[in-house]
Amino acid sequence: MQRNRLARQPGRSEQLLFLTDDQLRQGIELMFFAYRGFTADPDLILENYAYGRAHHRAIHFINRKQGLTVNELLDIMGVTKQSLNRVLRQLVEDGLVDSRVGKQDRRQRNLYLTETGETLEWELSDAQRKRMRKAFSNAGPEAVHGFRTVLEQMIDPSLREKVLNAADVP
Amino acid sequence: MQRNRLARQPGRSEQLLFLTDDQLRQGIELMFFAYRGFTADPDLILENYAYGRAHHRAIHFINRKQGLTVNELLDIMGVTKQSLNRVLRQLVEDGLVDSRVGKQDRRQRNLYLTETGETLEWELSDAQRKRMRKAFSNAGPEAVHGFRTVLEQMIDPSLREKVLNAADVP
DNA sequence: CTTGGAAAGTCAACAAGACTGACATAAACT
DNA sequence: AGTTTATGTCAGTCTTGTTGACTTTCCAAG
Repeated sequence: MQRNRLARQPGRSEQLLFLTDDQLRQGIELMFFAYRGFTADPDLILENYAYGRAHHRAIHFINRKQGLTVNELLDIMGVTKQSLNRVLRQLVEDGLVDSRVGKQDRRQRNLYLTETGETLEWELSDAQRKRMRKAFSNAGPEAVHGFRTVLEQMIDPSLREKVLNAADVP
Repeated sequence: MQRNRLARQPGRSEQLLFLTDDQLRQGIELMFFAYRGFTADPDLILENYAYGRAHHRAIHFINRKQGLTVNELLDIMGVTKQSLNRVLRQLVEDGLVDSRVGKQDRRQRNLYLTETGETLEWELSDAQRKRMRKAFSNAGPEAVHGFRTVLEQMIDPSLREKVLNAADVP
């Protein structure tokens, strides 16, 4: 799936928008409150399993790229290995994640979701997708396009490539 | 756990978008990574003062509506009063926030930023505004409109009114 | 007027999850 | 053989969330 639709439109960026501090402040608050909504549904589900957002994120990214290494996961999640390790250990112990020794490089561990793990992943992402789908539908396609464009711009440039590349994984 | 989160918005939404799970997943990841970018700059500044995001949020909302009560702040921040209180106490001790006994109701405390508090508020919000302004400028005005529309839809309906009303404050 | 309940705020103790730092082990590389 | 890399672990700290218990203040019913 090609994702050139998010590519920056040439010329466009040189428009000198007049943005008042108040408009920007509203944008800031929208980010804050929308993110809260964004995490609210999965958080409720996670409580039933005594897991937190960290578990959710790990499960999400393992699902997106099954077999990724611990280092890759670390890198994309942006936490320390100690912090990730606690979460990962629980998930492996609970039988949601399978950690297999790498075939080429036996130092590495390749991470996979088990069937149970995939079930929880689906439950979590389904809740999140529902809200996202509703918001997208209510807002309309042009708005969705704008949403993507702005958010992409908000991501740290160094991360941006990584994220967009990673999203290409089938 | 009664939640009206699924209540329908009349009118706006009957567009029937085709949204693949993959498109939605991209939206989900954009939220995750953009939020990280969104908080990155203030986080760096906060380190210098040994404060965290909670302090930032408190300062932000006190600045937006000087003189608001602890309860109002509690409500908008969405944490427990005990959690807020710790943060607030530090800010008062450090001379960034002024907590005055309410004139009509002496149980209440009205919160104000001191001059020092306003200085830090500015420093933090300026960093955040810079990133927001850049993202907005690069994305263009239509995109900004879409961004706002989608994010507004993502907020919990119960909160939505509160937030939008609150944004009217001069 | 009194009194009992509710509301606003504070204090204490605990838990999750982030962090740093030090160290261990195994495998790969030079 | 010695070094670097990938991962895991232990210990300790910090921020920020939680619940429970408490004080002060207000208000309204008796």
